Amino acid sequence: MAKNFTKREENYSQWYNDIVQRADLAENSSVRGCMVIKPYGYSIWENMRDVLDKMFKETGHSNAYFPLFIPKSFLSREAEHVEGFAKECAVVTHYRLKADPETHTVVVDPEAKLEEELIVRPTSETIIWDSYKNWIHSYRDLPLLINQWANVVRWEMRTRLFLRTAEFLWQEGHTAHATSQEAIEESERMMNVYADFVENYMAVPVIKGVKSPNERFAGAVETFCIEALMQDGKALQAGTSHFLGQNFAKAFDVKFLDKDNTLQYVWATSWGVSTRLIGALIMAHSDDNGLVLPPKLAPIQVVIVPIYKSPEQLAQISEAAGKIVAELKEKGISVKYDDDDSNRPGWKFNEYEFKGVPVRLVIGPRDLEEGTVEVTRRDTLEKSTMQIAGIAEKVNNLLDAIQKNLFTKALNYRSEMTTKADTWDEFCDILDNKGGFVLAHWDGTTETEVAIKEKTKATIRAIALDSVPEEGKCILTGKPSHKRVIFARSY
RNA sequence: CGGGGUAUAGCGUAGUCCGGCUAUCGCGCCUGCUUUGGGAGCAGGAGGUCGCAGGUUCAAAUCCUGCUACCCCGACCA
Repeated sequence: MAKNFTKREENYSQWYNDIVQRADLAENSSVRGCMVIKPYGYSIWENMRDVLDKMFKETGHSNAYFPLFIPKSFLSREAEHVEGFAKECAVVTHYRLKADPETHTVVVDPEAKLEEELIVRPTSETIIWDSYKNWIHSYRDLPLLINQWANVVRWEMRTRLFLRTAEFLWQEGHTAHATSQEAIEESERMMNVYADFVENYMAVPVIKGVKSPNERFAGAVETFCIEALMQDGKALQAGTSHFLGQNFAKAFDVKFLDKDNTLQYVWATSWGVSTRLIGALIMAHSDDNGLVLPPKLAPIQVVIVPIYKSPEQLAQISEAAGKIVAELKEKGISVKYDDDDSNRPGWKFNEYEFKGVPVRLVIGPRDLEEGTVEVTRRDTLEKSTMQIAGIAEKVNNLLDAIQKNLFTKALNYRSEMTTKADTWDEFCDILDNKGGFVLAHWDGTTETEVAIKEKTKATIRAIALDSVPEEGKCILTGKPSHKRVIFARSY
């Protein structure tokens, strides 16, 4: 069916790249490691952004915007933070170019050197907390609940479209609270918002948990995370929400007077998801025929393809299609009628399958006579014939069914790919031959976690919030452990 | 940064070892006609500083030297 398309089992990485390319989502740019997000890919991001933005606002947050550049000195205010990001920062050293008459090119003007270098933000904690210092004086100023939609730059050595790029789009929430308790609740709330979004809109099941100390965000006291499992058995961190304690408040000297007139440092959180979610979306559902999109995020939910032999016939079909388009739009369904004559129907069928459009309607002369339409769902590729009467209701139900089916399929897959391991050999065997999440006991030390990573490339993806206490022995050291944690190889 | 590799039309490529005629083929693109229920067919056409700079030679995509860019494996990836 799909020509020249790599199958998942042949080469999973190549399959992923093929999908990104053939679905016209993004491409590599002239700047190493930076991608161009093309209109179709960007419209998926817009849909994600719109849903998340609404969720953030419903939980009391407001949007703001902070500078792209951060004075170099800010990075070093919080020791662990600079340690975490220093090795991947882009640095601005000059502010002017000049023409070089000899080479007819532009060169950096050596006289335009900045007093203090500027860092292109890898994340905005520092520049934001520098502002918060001026915004927060009293307990009445708290909580401060801000989000920003922005781009950030992390100079990654190896990049992959959407999954890891040198520049990416994301949102970062930064909140300030009067008490530790409140800040922890905020971190958990936002982790839950993320889980809600990823499960109910992206149709990707996630594990909610906390990171081990070793995997924590640089400068965080606790990192809450949602972890998803991809079709090749590797884990993907889909979103994180950090409880930052008073670390940044102390680094940027952000204090407030409480009701008892006592000066206190504020408590902080930060949380973010990025265009990496598009990578997760692709890998979670797509198949050997191309992209598969959950209806709730698909830029085009329904495509209608006419089949005709003459202009007169096309006119008749277009009239019937026009009515269907109007009915579907009435229900808030995004629909495209593709009567472009330069491509034949077969070409269009393949094209929209690559692009993951959830439902395809086909109307030809036969349907015109019988008042029917051929309906094909992208997730199962099942075809059926439906009466045009009441089509909007039926399509709407079908979109719901597809959304549910994608989630169920992904959830079943994750269940099959979640395995308990009680011995080291078992643990290694699962990682090498099966993949997926491995539930195993761990003695709780960073040394052991690092040793396991070195031996197997597997890391602790999460300590699940719903994990049940269970006595056991650490998979590597045999020391006592009170619950299982989730190991996996990851992106 | 260490190891390996590649550079020829928008994309993918042949030719390079062993120098020689108008640089090969496919996809895509343009024009026309016929087509249209699963990636159409035919005919015609456009498109190249063979990565850059220098050298050897009657002659360089091909040989030599230098440079640049990119890819893969490692290192790195809170």
